[in-house]
Amino acid sequence: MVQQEADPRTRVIAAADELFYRRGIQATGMDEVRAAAGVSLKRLYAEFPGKEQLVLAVLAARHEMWEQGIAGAAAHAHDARGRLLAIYDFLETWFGDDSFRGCGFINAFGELGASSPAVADAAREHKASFQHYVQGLATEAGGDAELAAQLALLAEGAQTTAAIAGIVEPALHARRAAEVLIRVATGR
Amino acid sequence: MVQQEADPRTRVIAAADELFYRRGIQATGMDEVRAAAGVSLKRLYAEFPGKEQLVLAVLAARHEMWEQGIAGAAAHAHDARGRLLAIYDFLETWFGDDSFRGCGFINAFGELGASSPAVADAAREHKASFQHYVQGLATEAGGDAELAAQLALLAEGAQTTAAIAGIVEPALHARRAAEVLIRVATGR
DNA sequence: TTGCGCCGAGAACGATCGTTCTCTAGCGTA
DNA sequence: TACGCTAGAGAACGATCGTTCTCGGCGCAA
Repeated sequence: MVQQEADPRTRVIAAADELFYRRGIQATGMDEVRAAAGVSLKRLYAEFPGKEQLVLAVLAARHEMWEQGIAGAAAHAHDARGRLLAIYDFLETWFGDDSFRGCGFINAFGELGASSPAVADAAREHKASFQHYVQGLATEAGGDAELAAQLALLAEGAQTTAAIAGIVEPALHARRAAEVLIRVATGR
Repeated sequence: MVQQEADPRTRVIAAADELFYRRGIQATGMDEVRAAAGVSLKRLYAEFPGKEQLVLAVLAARHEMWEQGIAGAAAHAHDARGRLLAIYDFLETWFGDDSFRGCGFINAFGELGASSPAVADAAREHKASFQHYVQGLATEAGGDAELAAQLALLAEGAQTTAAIAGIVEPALHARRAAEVLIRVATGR
């Protein structure tokens, strides 16, 4: 069910990512991943010594995709404020995707954060990295760390709200709230 | 491990709530719930015909606790704006609790939303109810539905950020952002 | 061609879990 | 006392899952 030309490791990660995200990690068996990736169980375990390592690899890949998505949306903006607001435009298109089911890190944290410290750390690092990204842009736009934290809060809230309600509007509300907060924090 | 004087049904819900929330729903076995509630397996299944019904009962109880917490925090405020800001004060004390592990509905949705429509609906209804509550206060404070959605977004984002990062500050950032949004939306 | 090593297919294993069944002790009533 | 009902303790069952093991075939070197 995944492009057969890629190397096995990439195929496994792509298949696992899709299944883990769509149906949940614990609800997805290693044998389903094997079947979807078109790979033998022996190779799967040769590549990833256990399910937890596969989960961590999937989260790492998802983190890369997130960073590329954010960076791609920011590419067309011409100042820091535009790059900040591009975050919410990116969220809007993401929320509109049929496969959208919330933030994979939040989902993984809720499912495994209590039993797998490594997964909890991966979620923490992903969110910290996003915070850091926003903070750099907020500073460049003339705001401070508090503004950055607030803009990140809006993005987080939009993701969970859009996932549970199944709508894209939270991205728009978050974007307009961000505009107000940026304007006030940077003194227009 | 729960107060033994309450009736069995209440004891089961309290024990299940604690275990489900702390360790995850799928990671908690019915036998652990039985042991923690000090109840026989037969009685457990007489009270709840299956695990899903128990989960739904736990979510219903958690929804009641949430509403009481929000209402309790709002009780000391003397206007709608104060009651809106009381939400974030409530969040701050909640985040400071050692047992805090994020919003139970978001966690349950991430874990079971894909496989249990009933659980997904429970999460949706809980969030919709909160939206409705915020909207009533926002209207009373002179704002509109968009302000309400934005204030709710801040609360949602604060919950997930505080849970993953393990800090209480998101409540403070959300509160100050809410103050700005309310001031701007209501024309000071 | 013959032997060898690698790899895929899938059976097998052990653990866990949701759910049901069995057995027995206790209790109220005739 | 004898009987029948209830409920608790926990064994049992069937399914699932992560992980490992076995077997058989294919390619490659001599």
